[in-house]
Amino acid sequence: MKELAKQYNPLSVEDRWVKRWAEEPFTADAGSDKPPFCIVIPPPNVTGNLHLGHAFDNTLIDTLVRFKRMNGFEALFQPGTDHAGISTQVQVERALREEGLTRQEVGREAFLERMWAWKERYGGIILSQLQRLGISADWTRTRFTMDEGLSRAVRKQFVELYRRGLVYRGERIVNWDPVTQTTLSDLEVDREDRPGKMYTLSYELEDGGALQIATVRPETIFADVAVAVHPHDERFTHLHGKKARIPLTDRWVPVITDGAVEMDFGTGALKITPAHDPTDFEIGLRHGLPRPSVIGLDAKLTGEGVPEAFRGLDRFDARAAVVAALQEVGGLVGAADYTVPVGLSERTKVPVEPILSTQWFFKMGEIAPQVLAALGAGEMRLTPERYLKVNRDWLLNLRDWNISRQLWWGHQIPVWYDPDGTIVVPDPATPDLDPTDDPRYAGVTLTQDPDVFDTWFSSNLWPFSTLGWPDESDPFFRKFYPTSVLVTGYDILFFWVTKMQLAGYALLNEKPFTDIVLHGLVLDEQGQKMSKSKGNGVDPLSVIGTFGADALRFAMAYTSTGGQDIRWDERRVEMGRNFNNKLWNAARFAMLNFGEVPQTDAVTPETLADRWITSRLQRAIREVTRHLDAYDLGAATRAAYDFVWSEFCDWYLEAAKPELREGSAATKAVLAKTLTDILKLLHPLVPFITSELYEALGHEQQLGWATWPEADPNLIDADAERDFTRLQNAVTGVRNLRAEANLPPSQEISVSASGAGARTLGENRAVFKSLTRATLLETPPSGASLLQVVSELELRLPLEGLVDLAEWRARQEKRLKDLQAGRDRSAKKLLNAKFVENAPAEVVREEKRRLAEAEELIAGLEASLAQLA
RNA sequence: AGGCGCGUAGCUCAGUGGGAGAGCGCUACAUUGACACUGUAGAGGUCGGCAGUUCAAUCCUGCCCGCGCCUACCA
Repeated sequence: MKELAKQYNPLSVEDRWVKRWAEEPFTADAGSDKPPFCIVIPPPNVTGNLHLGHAFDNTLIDTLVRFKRMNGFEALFQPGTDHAGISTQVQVERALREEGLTRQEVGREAFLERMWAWKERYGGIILSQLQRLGISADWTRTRFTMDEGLSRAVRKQFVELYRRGLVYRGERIVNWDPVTQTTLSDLEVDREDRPGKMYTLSYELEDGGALQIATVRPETIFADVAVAVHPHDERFTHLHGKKARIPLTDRWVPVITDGAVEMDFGTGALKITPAHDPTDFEIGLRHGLPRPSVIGLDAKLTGEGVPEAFRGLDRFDARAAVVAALQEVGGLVGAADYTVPVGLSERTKVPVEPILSTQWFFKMGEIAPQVLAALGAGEMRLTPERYLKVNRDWLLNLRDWNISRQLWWGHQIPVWYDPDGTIVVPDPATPDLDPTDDPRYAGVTLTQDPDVFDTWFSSNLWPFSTLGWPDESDPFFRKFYPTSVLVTGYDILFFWVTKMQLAGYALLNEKPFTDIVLHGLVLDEQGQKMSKSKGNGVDPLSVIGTFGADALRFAMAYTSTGGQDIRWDERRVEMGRNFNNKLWNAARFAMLNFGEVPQTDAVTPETLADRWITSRLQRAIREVTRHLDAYDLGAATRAAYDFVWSEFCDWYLEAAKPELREGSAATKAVLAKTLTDILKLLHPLVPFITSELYEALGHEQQLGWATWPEADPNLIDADAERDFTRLQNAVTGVRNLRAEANLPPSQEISVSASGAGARTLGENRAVFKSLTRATLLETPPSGASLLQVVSELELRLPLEGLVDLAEWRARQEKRLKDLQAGRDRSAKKLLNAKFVENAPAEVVREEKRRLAEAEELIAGLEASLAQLA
């Protein structure tokens, strides 16, 4: 048997297993008889880098998958990446710009070649980083949203939704990012409050006088088509239907009434600019107003309505210029400091410009009822449960989703236009056939829509597109769909989880997953969100480099509780590293004692310690399994940690030493069995070290494929647990006595024991001595002695002179006082008739036991103090 | 504005209707074999505040204070 290093070195061990798991991945067998268990990875950006959020997510997923794999399931951890339209294209365009080129200059085809080259070059990085984390994904099945099969899925989705009238092309106000020159969905826009001004402008009225309106965007007045007031606002009743003149122009617009106007806000009068504001767009629709636009795609003022002086100005420069001009003509009544909510592009952080544009939209709301019904029926469950309400709220408030993007990287929209602009979409029976290849359109000039789909319009299919859909006969699709669990951060609930739900029901009439486990975010030490711009991110790979991936995984699992955010704290990782070292050394100790590794098939614990640890092991197996089944990885980790460190290492290994010194085969077998089960219990959490130790114990098959332990109720031994607790109390009592009597640990001492627990000590003299360096006397010492009273035991240590009696007395008196206080509380409680009547019998019994114990301890202590007096 | 979450030891956090726990830190001691990434013995909390329900509240309810997150068409 190979001897282990004195200190665990995770790096060399982990490297070996990383290679092995990459070369021979944990493949899933679609033809297996075992029940399926499948989790799809939340696809990271193909050219991205691993951050702590990924590490957290993947630790949780991998722990569940490894557990289920050992626990009798055919487990598939489906990996892959998405193409991350905007951010990937932005990266390549940036590289292009360094060559002094733009994508337009390069042309679509050549640009896409560069995109693919970029993807080939950087696309593998994040996957290898995930491998470094030790995840047991089936790497033979890695998928990418732009793979052929997944692209077919996207096309099938679009054609099908179009057939059902669920996607349409329309002119709407959309969010325009002037930097990347594309539209964004509402969810790609971050709201932020910024200091700004609220301007009050004066609009001249046709009958003389003026109407004051409030705005934060005076530069848009040139696109005004009306002024609106609330229909019930009596201040303005006389103005209904009158005309007002837009300052700096000769245009007169009507005063209209609309309920959307807030009477209490601003001046109560609102300028209506349908082409540059979503609310105004809606009001414009209701009143049949025109919608002239004055801001171009470059965010500069443009159009006939704009006076010459302002044309070509950037929107923010234009604002200043317009304000100055207004001031000159007396059109500006005031400008007050005001906090303005602005929408920022999530990607470029530039204020988005609401513009009028023709885009493809998906009417998600029409499918929502199916999903809501499924949630109501419990077909899908959320953990923590409170997110059910959030999930519902999102489904109830869905707005049409802008799915087109003015990008080149992505799935080009499968829509063609003939010269008249008629829309041509592939036939639902042959979704993969381009209309340009369709004989029915022979001779017609068709031009494909240049836009691509939003990335989420492909990742919403992820749980089934990765399994082979639209080929519904794919064995993996048949075996593993619907998937079992979806694990992701709660911040993704709305833009990914709900979209997958909608897609699942819309296209397959089936849920995409059964359980939705939401975890929190990893925050920095200050409790702030980590972000690239703040530069407060922690690099998981450098953490792995110093502590090992197991330590990081341990920290992540240990801290995860009920969807709560976790604040980054390196001490947690140190805790993991220390734990691994402890485990390593426990195994090392065990192996130093084994000649040959003992049989662990039929183990019969005989000694008290063996019976105790075997019993405790059953409880630990039960606990850990229960928590993992409930997706409570934090509780599972804590239970395993406590058992391994505080029971197995602190007590069992110490208590087993005398037997092991004698070479007891029975104890070796118990030790081997317990250690083996511990490795199994810990494997989903810390796969590297456990695999290594399991192999060192001589197993040929790797631990990841081993069978999960099962708790045997027959091995739960209440007597052994009671007796071992007595032993622990006695040992702690003696150690305390030694410390308080200032006797050095090396000094041999003798103690006597009396009371209910004395018999147990008598039966376990060797163990007692090994744990305390104290010899158990047959009879109480005749001379003066110190008395230590613990539950069920009185321990006497003969006085040997060197004890500071005053100090000892003081401690004992303090303890006596505490005990008396406890006794009085119990006594008072038991005298309370209502308590005795109403409290459960068990609680009353416990209270009586406490009272009796306190009295016993008090009596002992008092006797001891009297003796010293 | 609405919704959700959080406030427990010096720090970071678990936890429960029936005398509060962990890791780190702190104090003292130990060091010839599993482990200093260690062991042993300790110190240290009016469980944010007030009120209510209950035989019993850190836990349930209400209000208040503080912090965070998400949503929202008040220009």
